[in-house]
Amino acid sequence: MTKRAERRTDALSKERIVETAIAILDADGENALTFRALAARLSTGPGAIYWHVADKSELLVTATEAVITHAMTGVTDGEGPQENIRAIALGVFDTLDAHPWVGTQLSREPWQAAMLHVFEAIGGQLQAVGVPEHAQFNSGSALVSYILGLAAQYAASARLLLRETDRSAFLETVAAQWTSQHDAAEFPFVHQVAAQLPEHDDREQFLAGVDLILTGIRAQQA
Amino acid sequence: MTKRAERRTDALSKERIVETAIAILDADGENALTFRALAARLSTGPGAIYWHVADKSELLVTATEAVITHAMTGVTDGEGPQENIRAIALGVFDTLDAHPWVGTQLSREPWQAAMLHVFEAIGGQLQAVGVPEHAQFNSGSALVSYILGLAAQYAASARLLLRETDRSAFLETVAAQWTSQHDAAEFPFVHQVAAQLPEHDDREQFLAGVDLILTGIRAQQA
DNA sequence: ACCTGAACACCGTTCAAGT
DNA sequence: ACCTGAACACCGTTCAAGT
Repeated sequence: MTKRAERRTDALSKERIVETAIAILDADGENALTFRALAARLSTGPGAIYWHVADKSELLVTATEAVITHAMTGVTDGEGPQENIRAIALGVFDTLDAHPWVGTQLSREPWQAAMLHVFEAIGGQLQAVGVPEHAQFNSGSALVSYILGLAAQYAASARLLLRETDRSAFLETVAAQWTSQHDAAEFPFVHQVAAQLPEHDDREQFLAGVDLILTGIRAQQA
Repeated sequence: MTKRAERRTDALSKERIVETAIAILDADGENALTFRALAARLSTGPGAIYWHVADKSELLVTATEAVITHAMTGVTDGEGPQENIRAIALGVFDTLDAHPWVGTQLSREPWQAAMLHVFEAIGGQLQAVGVPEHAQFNSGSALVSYILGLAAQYAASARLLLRETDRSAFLETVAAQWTSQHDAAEFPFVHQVAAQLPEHDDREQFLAGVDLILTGIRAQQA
Protein backbone atom coordinates (compact mmCIF):
# COMPACT_ATOMS: atom_id res chain seq x y z
CA MET A 1 0.00 0.00 0.00
CA THR A 2 1.64 3.25 -1.12
CA LYS A 3 1.26 6.48 0.80
CA ARG A 4 -1.27 8.84 -0.65
CA ALA A 5 0.75 10.83 -3.18
CA GLU A 6 -0.84 14.19 -2.45
CA ARG A 7 -0.51 14.04 1.29
CA ARG A 8 2.17 16.69 1.67
CA THR A 9 1.86 18.44 -1.66
CA ASP A 10 0.07 21.20 0.16
CA ALA A 11 2.97 23.09 1.64
CA LEU A 12 2.03 26.33 3.32
CA SER A 13 2.22 29.44 1.16
CA LYS A 14 0.82 32.93 1.27
CA GLU A 15 -1.47 32.11 -1.64
CA ARG A 16 -2.90 29.08 0.07
CA ILE A 17 -3.35 30.97 3.31
CA VAL A 18 -5.16 33.87 1.63
CA GLU A 19 -7.27 31.46 -0.39
CA THR A 20 -8.34 29.61 2.74
CA ALA A 21 -9.00 32.86 4.56
CA ILE A 22 -11.31 33.97 1.75
CA ALA A 23 -13.14 30.65 1.94
CA ILE A 24 -13.73 31.11 5.67
CA LEU A 25 -14.81 34.72 5.24
CA ASP A 26 -17.25 33.83 2.49
CA ALA A 27 -18.72 30.89 4.33
CA ASP A 28 -18.95 32.12 7.88
CA GLY A 29 -18.22 35.84 7.92
CA GLU A 30 -15.65 38.08 9.44
CA ASN A 31 -15.93 36.88 13.02
CA ALA A 32 -15.13 33.34 11.96
CA LEU A 33 -11.72 34.27 10.62
CA THR A 34 -9.33 33.65 13.50
CA PHE A 35 -5.74 32.49 13.28
CA ARG A 36 -6.72 29.40 15.20
CA ALA A 37 -9.54 28.49 12.82
CA LEU A 38 -7.35 29.27 9.83
CA ALA A 39 -4.51 27.17 11.22
CA ALA A 40 -6.84 24.26 11.96
CA ARG A 41 -8.15 24.34 8.40
CA LEU A 42 -4.56 24.29 7.16
CA SER A 43 -3.63 21.50 9.56
CA THR A 44 -0.98 23.56 11.29
CA GLY A 45 -0.49 25.80 14.30
CA PRO A 46 -1.37 29.49 14.46
CA GLY A 47 2.29 30.47 14.59
CA ALA A 48 3.03 28.97 11.19
CA ILE A 49 0.84 31.55 9.47
CA TYR A 50 3.02 34.36 10.77
CA TRP A 51 5.92 33.10 8.75
CA HIS A 52 4.01 33.96 5.56
CA VAL A 53 1.86 36.89 6.67
CA ALA A 54 2.84 39.81 8.90
CA ASP A 55 -0.44 40.07 10.79
CA LYS A 56 -4.20 39.92 10.45
CA SER A 57 -4.39 43.33 8.79
CA GLU A 58 -2.10 42.21 5.98
CA LEU A 59 -4.12 39.06 5.60
CA LEU A 60 -7.33 41.03 5.12
CA VAL A 61 -5.73 43.55 2.80
CA THR A 62 -4.30 40.81 0.63
CA ALA A 63 -7.58 38.91 0.57
CA THR A 64 -9.46 42.07 -0.42
CA GLU A 65 -7.05 42.89 -3.18
CA ALA A 66 -7.20 39.35 -4.56
CA VAL A 67 -10.98 39.51 -4.79
CA ILE A 68 -11.12 42.98 -6.37
CA THR A 69 -8.32 42.33 -8.84
CA HIS A 70 -10.10 39.21 -9.99
CA ALA A 71 -13.32 41.18 -10.43
CA MET A 72 -11.64 43.88 -12.54
CA THR A 73 -9.89 41.62 -15.04
CA GLY A 74 -11.60 41.52 -18.39
CA VAL A 75 -14.72 43.51 -17.56
CA THR A 76 -13.99 46.27 -20.06
CA ASP A 77 -14.47 44.37 -23.30
CA GLY A 78 -17.93 45.81 -23.97
CA GLU A 79 -19.29 47.75 -26.92
CA GLY A 80 -18.59 51.23 -25.63
CA PRO A 81 -17.16 53.18 -22.71
CA GLN A 82 -20.54 53.83 -21.12
CA GLU A 83 -21.40 50.15 -21.21
CA ASN A 84 -17.96 49.35 -19.86
CA ILE A 85 -18.43 51.67 -16.91
CA ARG A 86 -21.73 50.02 -16.14
CA ALA A 87 -20.02 46.64 -16.40
CA ILE A 88 -17.28 47.73 -13.99
CA ALA A 89 -19.87 49.01 -11.56
CA LEU A 90 -21.86 45.80 -11.73
CA GLY A 91 -18.67 43.79 -11.35
CA VAL A 92 -17.92 45.54 -8.07
CA PHE A 93 -21.52 45.25 -6.99
CA ASP A 94 -21.70 41.51 -7.60
CA THR A 95 -18.31 40.92 -6.05
CA LEU A 96 -19.25 42.66 -2.82
CA ASP A 97 -22.51 40.79 -2.90
CA ALA A 98 -20.63 37.49 -3.07
CA HIS A 99 -17.99 38.56 -0.56
CA PRO A 100 -19.79 40.90 1.85
CA TRP A 101 -16.79 41.12 4.16
CA VAL A 102 -14.97 43.14 1.49
CA GLY A 103 -17.35 46.01 2.18
CA THR A 104 -16.07 46.30 5.72
CA GLN A 105 -12.54 46.68 4.41
CA LEU A 106 -13.54 49.80 2.52
CA SER A 107 -13.06 52.01 5.51
CA ARG A 108 -9.68 50.55 6.36
CA GLU A 109 -6.88 52.54 4.86
CA PRO A 110 -4.78 50.04 2.92
CA TRP A 111 -7.90 49.17 0.98
CA GLN A 112 -6.67 51.91 -1.34
CA ALA A 113 -4.49 49.34 -3.06
CA ALA A 114 -7.56 47.46 -4.20
CA MET A 115 -9.44 50.66 -4.96
CA LEU A 116 -6.79 51.74 -7.42
CA HIS A 117 -7.71 48.84 -9.66
CA VAL A 118 -11.27 50.11 -9.86
CA PHE A 119 -10.02 53.65 -10.34
CA GLU A 120 -7.81 52.61 -13.22
CA ALA A 121 -10.59 50.68 -14.92
CA ILE A 122 -12.99 53.62 -14.63
CA GLY A 123 -10.41 56.18 -15.68
CA GLY A 124 -9.60 54.42 -18.91
CA GLN A 125 -13.25 54.53 -19.90
CA LEU A 126 -13.61 58.20 -19.01
CA GLN A 127 -10.91 59.05 -21.50
CA ALA A 128 -12.77 57.03 -24.09
CA VAL A 129 -15.96 58.92 -23.31
CA GLY A 130 -14.09 62.12 -24.09
CA VAL A 131 -13.99 63.70 -20.65
CA PRO A 132 -11.35 66.43 -20.76
CA GLU A 133 -8.25 65.63 -18.76
CA HIS A 134 -8.75 68.32 -16.14
CA ALA A 135 -12.17 66.89 -15.29
CA GLN A 136 -11.17 63.24 -15.23
CA PHE A 137 -9.94 63.20 -11.65
CA ASN A 138 -13.16 64.58 -10.22
CA SER A 139 -15.37 62.47 -12.47
CA GLY A 140 -13.45 59.31 -11.70
CA SER A 141 -13.47 60.05 -8.00
CA ALA A 142 -17.22 60.59 -8.02
CA LEU A 143 -17.91 57.36 -9.88
CA VAL A 144 -15.55 55.22 -7.81
CA SER A 145 -16.83 56.69 -4.54
CA TYR A 146 -20.40 56.09 -5.51
CA ILE A 147 -19.76 52.55 -6.70
CA LEU A 148 -17.77 51.46 -3.68
CA GLY A 149 -19.95 53.33 -1.22
CA LEU A 150 -23.24 51.89 -2.33
CA ALA A 151 -21.85 48.43 -2.97
CA ALA A 152 -20.54 48.38 0.59
CA GLN A 153 -23.91 49.40 1.98
CA TYR A 154 -25.69 46.67 0.06
CA ALA A 155 -23.05 44.25 1.23
CA ALA A 156 -23.96 45.14 4.80
CA SER A 157 -27.59 44.31 4.04
CA ALA A 158 -26.54 41.13 2.28
CA ARG A 159 -24.75 40.10 5.45
CA LEU A 160 -27.95 40.56 7.40
CA LEU A 161 -29.89 38.66 4.78
CA LEU A 162 -27.48 35.73 4.96
CA ARG A 163 -29.90 33.40 6.68
CA GLU A 164 -33.05 34.99 5.35
CA THR A 165 -34.87 33.03 2.72
CA ASP A 166 -37.57 35.47 1.78
CA ARG A 167 -36.10 38.66 0.44
CA SER A 168 -39.26 40.73 0.09
CA ALA A 169 -40.43 39.69 3.53
CA PHE A 170 -37.10 40.86 4.88
CA LEU A 171 -37.41 44.22 3.17
CA GLU A 172 -40.91 44.60 4.50
CA THR A 173 -39.54 44.07 7.98
CA VAL A 174 -36.92 46.76 7.40
CA ALA A 175 -39.53 49.14 6.02
CA ALA A 176 -41.73 48.45 9.05
CA GLN A 177 -38.83 49.31 11.34
CA TRP A 178 -38.22 52.53 9.50
CA THR A 179 -41.80 53.67 9.80
CA SER A 180 -42.39 52.48 13.35
CA GLN A 181 -39.21 53.97 14.77
CA HIS A 182 -39.51 57.29 12.98
CA ASP A 183 -42.43 59.65 13.28
CA ALA A 184 -44.28 60.26 10.02
CA ALA A 185 -44.46 64.00 10.64
CA GLU A 186 -40.77 64.31 11.32
CA PHE A 187 -39.63 61.82 8.68
CA PRO A 188 -42.03 62.15 5.74
CA PHE A 189 -39.46 61.20 3.12
CA VAL A 190 -38.43 58.06 4.98
CA HIS A 191 -42.08 57.03 5.15
CA GLN A 192 -42.63 57.67 1.45
CA VAL A 193 -39.58 55.66 0.53
CA ALA A 194 -40.34 52.83 2.95
CA ALA A 195 -43.41 52.04 0.89
CA GLN A 196 -41.24 51.53 -2.19
CA LEU A 197 -38.57 49.55 -0.39
CA PRO A 198 -40.00 46.01 -0.60
CA GLU A 199 -40.36 45.96 -4.38
CA HIS A 200 -37.26 47.93 -5.27
CA ASP A 201 -34.34 46.23 -7.02
CA ASP A 202 -30.88 46.83 -5.59
CA ARG A 203 -29.01 46.35 -8.86
CA GLU A 204 -31.41 48.58 -10.78
CA GLN A 205 -31.16 51.36 -8.23
CA PHE A 206 -27.41 51.01 -8.18
CA LEU A 207 -27.22 51.33 -11.97
CA ALA A 208 -29.65 54.25 -11.94
CA GLY A 209 -27.16 56.12 -9.78
CA VAL A 210 -24.30 55.31 -12.14
CA ASP A 211 -26.37 56.61 -15.02
CA LEU A 212 -27.19 59.75 -13.07
CA ILE A 213 -23.50 60.49 -12.62
CA LEU A 214 -22.75 59.66 -16.24
CA THR A 215 -25.50 62.05 -17.32
CA GLY A 216 -23.99 64.71 -15.11
CA ILE A 217 -20.58 64.12 -16.62
CA ARG A 218 -21.94 64.42 -20.16
CA ALA A 219 -24.00 67.52 -19.33
CA GLN A 220 -20.92 69.14 -17.86
CA GLN A 221 -19.06 68.67 -21.12
CA ALA A 222 -21.71 70.31 -23.25
CA MET B 1 -13.28 72.03 54.42
CA THR B 2 -16.42 70.77 52.66
CA LYS B 3 -16.41 67.87 50.26
CA ARG B 4 -16.32 68.88 46.64
CA ALA B 5 -19.98 69.38 45.83
CA GLU B 6 -19.88 67.79 42.39
CA ARG B 7 -18.15 64.60 43.50
CA ARG B 8 -21.08 62.20 43.04
CA THR B 9 -23.32 64.28 40.83
CA ASP B 10 -22.14 62.20 37.94
CA ALA B 11 -24.29 59.11 38.24
CA LEU B 12 -23.88 56.65 35.41
CA SER B 13 -26.31 57.01 32.53
CA LYS B 14 -26.45 55.91 28.92
CA GLU B 15 -25.90 59.51 27.80
CA ARG B 16 -22.80 59.91 29.90
CA ILE B 17 -21.44 56.56 28.76
CA VAL B 18 -21.98 57.35 25.10
CA GLU B 19 -20.54 60.83 25.56
CA THR B 20 -17.39 59.43 27.15
CA ALA B 21 -17.12 56.75 24.48
CA ILE B 22 -17.22 59.43 21.79
CA ALA B 23 -14.50 61.37 23.60
CA ILE B 24 -12.25 58.30 23.66
CA LEU B 25 -12.97 57.47 20.02
CA ASP B 26 -12.21 61.02 18.92
CA ALA B 27 -9.04 61.30 20.94
CA ASP B 28 -7.44 57.90 20.52
CA GLY B 29 -9.34 56.02 17.86
CA GLU B 30 -11.33 52.86 17.67
CA ASN B 31 -8.81 50.51 19.23
CA ALA B 32 -8.68 52.64 22.36
CA LEU B 33 -12.36 52.11 23.13
CA THR B 34 -12.48 49.13 25.48
CA PHE B 35 -14.92 48.53 28.27
CA ARG B 36 -12.05 48.61 30.71
CA ALA B 37 -10.79 51.99 29.48
CA LEU B 38 -14.31 53.34 29.40
CA ALA B 39 -15.02 52.08 32.90
CA ALA B 40 -11.78 53.56 34.22
CA ARG B 41 -12.67 56.94 32.74
CA LEU B 42 -16.06 56.70 34.42
CA SER B 43 -14.51 55.58 37.72
CA THR B 44 -16.40 52.32 37.77
CA GLY B 45 -16.05 48.68 36.78
CA PRO B 46 -16.61 47.29 33.28
CA GLY B 47 -19.70 45.42 34.43
CA ALA B 48 -21.53 48.63 35.36
CA ILE B 49 -21.67 49.70 31.72
CA TYR B 50 -23.67 46.63 30.82
CA TRP B 51 -26.51 47.82 32.95
CA HIS B 52 -27.02 50.77 30.60
CA VAL B 53 -25.84 49.35 27.28
CA ALA B 54 -26.47 45.90 25.86
CA ASP B 55 -23.04 45.39 24.30
CA LYS B 56 -20.27 47.10 22.38
CA SER B 57 -22.22 47.06 19.15
CA GLU B 58 -25.07 49.03 20.69
CA LEU B 59 -22.56 51.45 22.16
CA LEU B 60 -21.05 52.15 18.74
CA VAL B 61 -24.43 52.40 17.05
CA THR B 62 -25.68 54.88 19.63
CA ALA B 63 -22.50 56.94 19.44
CA THR B 64 -22.73 57.04 15.65
CA GLU B 65 -26.34 58.11 15.68
CA ALA B 66 -25.66 60.83 18.23
CA VAL B 67 -22.94 62.31 16.07
CA ILE B 68 -24.92 62.15 12.83
CA THR B 69 -28.14 63.46 14.33
CA HIS B 70 -26.26 66.41 15.74
CA ALA B 71 -24.74 67.09 12.32
CA MET B 72 -28.11 67.05 10.56
CA THR B 73 -29.98 69.45 12.85
CA GLY B 74 -30.39 72.86 11.35
CA VAL B 75 -28.30 72.45 8.24
CA THR B 76 -31.17 73.03 5.85
CA ASP B 77 -31.83 76.69 6.49
CA GLY B 78 -30.06 77.87 3.35
CA GLU B 79 -31.26 79.96 0.43
CA GLY B 80 -32.38 77.13 -1.81
CA PRO B 81 -32.64 73.37 -2.06
CA GLN B 82 -29.44 73.00 -4.07
CA GLU B 83 -27.49 74.98 -1.51
CA ASN B 84 -29.12 72.97 1.24
CA ILE B 85 -28.06 69.70 -0.33
CA ARG B 86 -24.52 70.99 -0.56
CA ALA B 87 -24.72 72.05 3.08
CA ILE B 88 -25.95 68.60 4.13
CA ALA B 89 -23.14 66.98 2.19
CA LEU B 90 -20.53 69.23 3.76
CA GLY B 91 -22.06 68.65 7.16
CA VAL B 92 -21.53 64.91 6.79
CA PHE B 93 -18.09 65.45 5.35
CA ASP B 94 -16.91 67.64 8.19
CA THR B 95 -18.48 65.38 10.80
CA LEU B 96 -16.69 62.31 9.50
CA ASP B 97 -13.55 64.36 9.32
CA ALA B 98 -13.88 65.27 12.99
CA HIS B 99 -14.99 61.75 14.01
CA PRO B 100 -13.17 59.42 11.61
CA TRP B 101 -14.34 56.32 13.48
CA VAL B 102 -17.88 56.99 12.24
CA GLY B 103 -16.72 56.02 8.75
CA THR B 104 -15.94 52.53 9.93
CA GLN B 105 -19.48 52.16 11.20
CA LEU B 106 -20.84 52.75 7.73
CA SER B 107 -20.41 49.14 6.76
CA ARG B 108 -22.05 47.85 9.91
CA GLU B 109 -25.71 47.20 9.46
CA PRO B 110 -27.45 49.15 12.23
CA TRP B 111 -25.74 52.25 10.91
CA GLN B 112 -28.90 52.51 8.84
CA ALA B 113 -30.57 54.25 11.76
CA ALA B 114 -28.14 57.14 11.44
CA MET B 115 -28.25 57.03 7.67
CA LEU B 116 -31.99 57.63 7.69
CA HIS B 117 -31.41 61.07 9.14
CA VAL B 118 -29.25 61.99 6.17
CA PHE B 119 -31.74 60.38 3.83
CA GLU B 120 -34.58 62.40 5.26
CA ALA B 121 -32.66 65.65 5.02
CA ILE B 122 -31.72 65.01 1.40
CA GLY B 123 -35.19 63.81 0.46
CA GLY B 124 -36.87 66.95 1.67
CA GLN B 125 -34.64 69.04 -0.55
CA LEU B 126 -35.22 66.83 -3.58
CA GLN B 127 -38.92 67.52 -3.35
CA ALA B 128 -38.14 71.23 -3.20
CA VAL B 129 -35.96 70.90 -6.30
CA GLY B 130 -38.97 69.48 -8.09
CA VAL B 131 -37.79 65.93 -8.65
CA PRO B 132 -40.87 63.87 -9.52
CA GLU B 133 -41.90 61.44 -6.82
CA HIS B 134 -41.10 58.29 -8.78
CA ALA B 135 -37.51 59.46 -9.23
CA GLN B 136 -36.92 60.65 -5.67
CA PHE B 137 -35.96 57.27 -4.26
CA ASN B 138 -33.22 56.66 -6.82
CA SER B 139 -31.95 60.23 -6.71
CA GLY B 140 -31.87 60.28 -2.93
CA SER B 141 -30.16 56.91 -2.79
CA ALA B 142 -27.49 58.07 -5.23
CA LEU B 143 -26.78 61.25 -3.31
CA VAL B 144 -26.71 59.61 0.11
CA SER B 145 -24.54 56.75 -1.11
CA TYR B 146 -22.09 59.11 -2.70
CA ILE B 147 -21.94 61.38 0.31
CA LEU B 148 -21.47 58.65 2.87
CA GLY B 149 -19.18 56.59 0.66
CA LEU B 150 -16.72 59.34 -0.10
CA ALA B 151 -16.86 60.87 3.35
CA ALA B 152 -15.96 57.47 4.80
CA GLN B 153 -13.01 57.12 2.47
CA TYR B 154 -11.68 60.52 3.39
CA ALA B 155 -12.20 59.64 7.01
CA ALA B 156 -9.93 56.65 6.51
CA SER B 157 -7.25 58.94 5.13
CA ALA B 158 -7.83 61.40 7.94
CA ARG B 159 -7.16 58.58 10.39
CA LEU B 160 -3.81 57.95 8.70
CA LEU B 161 -3.05 61.63 8.71
CA LEU B 162 -3.72 61.89 12.45
CA ARG B 163 -0.11 62.33 13.41
CA GLU B 164 1.01 63.92 10.17
CA THR B 165 1.68 67.60 10.31
CA ASP B 166 2.39 68.32 6.68
CA ARG B 167 -0.59 67.48 4.56
CA SER B 168 0.87 68.02 1.10
CA ALA B 169 3.98 66.07 2.04
CA PHE B 170 1.72 63.24 3.12
CA LEU B 171 -0.19 63.30 -0.16
CA GLU B 172 3.09 63.28 -2.05
CA THR B 173 4.06 60.15 -0.18
CA VAL B 174 0.77 58.51 -1.13
CA ALA B 175 1.18 59.56 -4.76
CA ALA B 176 4.70 58.17 -4.74
CA GLN B 177 3.39 54.86 -3.45
CA TRP B 178 0.77 54.75 -6.17
CA THR B 179 3.29 55.29 -8.93
CA SER B 180 6.04 53.09 -7.54
CA GLN B 181 3.81 50.13 -6.79
CA HIS B 182 1.88 50.27 -10.04
CA ASP B 183 3.44 50.03 -13.47
CA ALA B 184 2.90 53.12 -15.63
CA ALA B 185 2.02 51.05 -18.68
CA GLU B 186 -0.56 49.01 -16.84
CA PHE B 187 -1.94 51.87 -14.72
CA PRO B 188 -1.77 55.01 -16.86
CA PHE B 189 -4.78 56.66 -15.25
CA VAL B 190 -3.43 56.12 -11.75
CA HIS B 191 -0.17 57.76 -12.80
CA GLN B 192 -1.94 60.72 -14.35
CA VAL B 193 -4.04 61.27 -11.27
CA ALA B 194 -1.15 60.77 -8.86
CA ALA B 195 0.40 63.93 -10.25
CA GLN B 196 -2.70 65.89 -9.29
CA LEU B 197 -3.09 64.31 -5.88
CA PRO B 198 -0.79 66.55 -3.78
CA GLU B 199 -2.52 69.80 -4.69
CA HIS B 200 -6.08 68.55 -4.85
CA ASP B 201 -8.62 69.69 -2.28
CA ASP B 202 -10.75 67.00 -0.62
CA ARG B 203 -13.73 69.22 0.08
CA GLU B 204 -13.71 70.69 -3.41
CA GLN B 205 -13.56 67.30 -5.04
CA PHE B 206 -16.28 66.07 -2.75
CA LEU B 207 -18.55 68.97 -3.68
CA ALA B 208 -17.74 68.55 -7.37
CA GLY B 209 -19.19 65.05 -7.14
CA VAL B 210 -22.32 66.32 -5.46
CA ASP B 211 -22.75 68.87 -8.21
CA LEU B 212 -22.22 66.20 -10.83
CA ILE B 213 -25.08 64.16 -9.41
CA LEU B 214 -27.28 67.24 -9.05
CA THR B 215 -26.60 68.09 -12.69
CA GLY B 216 -27.55 64.56 -13.64
CA ILE B 217 -30.76 64.82 -11.65
CA ARG B 218 -31.71 68.09 -13.34
CA ALA B 219 -30.82 66.81 -16.81
CA GLN B 220 -32.99 63.77 -16.21
CA GLN B 221 -35.97 66.00 -15.48
CA ALA B 222 -35.67 67.96 -18.68
C1' DA C 1 14.08 27.67 5.93
C1' DC C 2 9.95 26.54 7.79
C1' DC C 3 6.74 24.67 11.26
C1' DT C 4 4.84 23.62 16.15
C1' DG C 5 2.26 24.81 19.99
C1' DA C 6 2.55 26.57 24.57
C1' DA C 7 2.46 31.05 26.67
C1' DC C 8 1.44 36.11 27.10
C1' DA C 9 -1.30 40.11 27.14
C1' DC C 10 -5.64 41.72 26.31
C1' DC C 11 -10.48 41.84 25.29
C1' DG C 12 -15.93 41.40 25.54
C1' DT C 13 -19.05 39.61 28.51
C1' DT C 14 -21.12 37.32 32.65
C1' DC C 15 -22.50 36.99 37.27
C1' DA C 16 -22.48 36.38 42.26
C1' DA C 17 -22.13 39.60 45.60
C1' DG C 18 -22.73 43.96 47.36
C1' DT C 19 -25.39 48.70 48.40
C1' DA D 1 -32.38 49.57 41.04
C1' DC D 2 -27.80 50.00 40.26
C1' DC D 3 -22.84 49.09 40.87
C1' DT D 4 -18.43 46.16 41.72
C1' DG D 5 -14.83 43.41 40.19
C1' DA D 6 -13.30 38.76 39.81
C1' DA D 7 -13.73 35.09 36.49
C1' DC D 8 -14.53 32.92 31.87
C1' DA D 9 -13.85 32.13 27.14
C1' DC D 10 -11.53 33.69 23.37
C1' DC D 11 -8.36 36.23 20.52
C1' DG D 12 -3.86 38.17 18.09
C1' DT D 13 0.73 37.62 18.53
C1' DT D 14 5.33 35.93 20.18
C1' DC D 15 8.96 32.78 20.70
C1' DA D 16 11.74 28.91 22.23
C1' DA D 17 12.07 24.62 20.45
C1' DG D 18 11.92 21.47 16.90
C1' DT D 19 12.79 19.50 11.87
